[in-house]
Amino acid sequence: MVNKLVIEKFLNDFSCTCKNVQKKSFKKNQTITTYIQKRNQICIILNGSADLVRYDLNGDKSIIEHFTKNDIFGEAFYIVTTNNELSVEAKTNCEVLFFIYDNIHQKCTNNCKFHQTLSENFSNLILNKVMDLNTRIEILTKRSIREKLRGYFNILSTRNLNQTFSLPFSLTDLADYLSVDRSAMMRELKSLKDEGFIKKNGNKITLLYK
Amino acid sequence: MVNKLVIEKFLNDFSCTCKNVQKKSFKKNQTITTYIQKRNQICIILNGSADLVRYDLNGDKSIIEHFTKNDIFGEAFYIVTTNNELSVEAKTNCEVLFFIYDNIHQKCTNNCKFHQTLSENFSNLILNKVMDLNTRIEILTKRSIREKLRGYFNILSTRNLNQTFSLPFSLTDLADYLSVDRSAMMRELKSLKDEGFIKKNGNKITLLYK
DNA sequence: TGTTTTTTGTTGCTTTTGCAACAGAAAATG
DNA sequence: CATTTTCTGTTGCAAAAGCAACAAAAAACA
Repeated sequence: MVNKLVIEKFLNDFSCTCKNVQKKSFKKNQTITTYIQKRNQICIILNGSADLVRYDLNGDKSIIEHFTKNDIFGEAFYIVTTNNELSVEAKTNCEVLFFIYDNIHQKCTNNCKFHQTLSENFSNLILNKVMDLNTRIEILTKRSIREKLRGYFNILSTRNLNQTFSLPFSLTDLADYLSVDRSAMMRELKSLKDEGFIKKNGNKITLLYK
Repeated sequence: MVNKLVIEKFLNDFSCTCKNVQKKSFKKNQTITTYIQKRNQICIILNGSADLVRYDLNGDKSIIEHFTKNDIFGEAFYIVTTNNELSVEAKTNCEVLFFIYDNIHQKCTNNCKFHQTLSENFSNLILNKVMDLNTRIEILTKRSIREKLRGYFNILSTRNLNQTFSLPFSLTDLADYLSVDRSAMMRELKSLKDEGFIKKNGNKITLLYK
């Protein structure tokens, strides 16, 4: 099992003397980075939260990913096409580490301790990301809104070791995460309640089915 | 940019004397592995192809991922829930490398060269996987079959540096990859043709729009 | 604390998608 | 190379999902 605590501890202790890793602060609604597929850049969010948003040719915006503490992102993970623009926007004030993928496994000239630890933990960081992405795909491949909701609720319930759990974001954002129309999702949520599959109280959900 | 050729070369030269990495052969339709979240296992397919399939509680089967040469997969990438069973089935005869994630970065007692190279290239292998997964999510988040098709065709066209490209799998599998009903997809494909957005000849597609 | 903005909850109507079923073409198999 | 299996292409109909719009509740903000 990948140890999340180890990663968290090491990121908390950030203090890098080399110029290969940089820390920057952002205010709410600022653009953290735009994916341009030139720099092979990778970012780790140390605190706060941010969204990866896509603007398509019509100017329509949609949220692709939501990042919180210790999440890793960046253009290095994307094959950037010309059909839309990807950028990461701060949802709250936040601090972010920036570095270039190709430099990770290179030794710093000043033997920077943090940089070395980053190199050692990098696989773990990405592995966590792969798991998150697989989870998302697992849910997105379900064919109906009902199945998406149930699939996602199952995962949250398993993670929380409890039939009751809180949604990690608003219902509006949930619809976006599941990639469905919000009103249609609300309708389905209502049927799930009416048919006795779930109980809902604010953003707390309880599963009533096996 | 991650160098696919380097990875390919190194996998071609597989010869590991340690018992941490094992190579096994499979016949078409054999089960390569089942995800049970106990071993933290990782696999690399050296040749042939395989599918990651999910059987849900009703026994319905669906294809989650399709693996070909040099793809990496395994239970280490998944949070396994009790609601369905994941297994990888050989689509053709194939050869697969098996190892345990936790052992990758450990030095072999017999200083196995391959094992060392695996460790060095591991980040690259996963990075490629992350890019594939992000591509898939990019497509799955599109709201209509038409947008999914166009999004996917754009990616194939960009990758091929050409308005014309071959589909990497059958139309039946394409519907599965986009996670939509096959007949509905065929209908949409027909309209795209009729409306002059694409040309289709067997499994070759040409984009006629910008 | 009063005001503005965002989120929730709901509905009627339209469009899209899925389902079931079938026939012909193509591919795989023994 | 004859036969079985898979894949393609198509359709009518039913069900699900999207869209637009609005009011009430909650949250953010100044």
